[in-house]
Amino acid sequence: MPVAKKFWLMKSEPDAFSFDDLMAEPDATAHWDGVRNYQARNMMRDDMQVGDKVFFYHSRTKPPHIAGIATVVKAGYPDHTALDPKAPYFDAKSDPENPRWFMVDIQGERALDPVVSLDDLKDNPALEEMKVVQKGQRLSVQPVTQAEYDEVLRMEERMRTNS
DNA sequence: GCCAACGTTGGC
DNA sequence: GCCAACGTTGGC
Repeated sequence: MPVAKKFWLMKSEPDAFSFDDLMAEPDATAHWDGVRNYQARNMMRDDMQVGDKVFFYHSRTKPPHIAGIATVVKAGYPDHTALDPKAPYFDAKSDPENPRWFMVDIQGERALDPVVSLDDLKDNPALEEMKVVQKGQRLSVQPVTQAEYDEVLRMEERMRTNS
């Protein structure tokens, strides 16, 4: 029996890698390398599965917002950039025989229209439990519930039809 | 650019 | 194994 689809939010600084970058070529995929946090690592290694849906979130921008939707196309596998001394996220403690860091591959699905800003999320009482609106929540990979996922898409729909 | 919040490191 | 120091994240 297939594992139930799950939902995630992944943060990127658009100056480094934006949703537009992901969508620049049709059907292009990206590997989500460079995550060096154990909680995020564990989710990518253990919990994310092909077919899971991902909110692509732009952080450190004005305003921060969910830019689009992506799909996981490859489940967790070792992040080779941790093993490359010339790579910016090289980690001397990661070992090819026992890799410390993992990544997943995602493919862009569609941009949100309009994007849903962090303020929009905070203004919605239905989303007060959502991780990304919690103060001090820095995890770059976060689980999202199906209810939260559906609610964000309803917000997008409302904002589009009201404009 | 500031700085609060948080995760990691390493001396003890 | 505690915890101060340090580095990073990310909203503001």
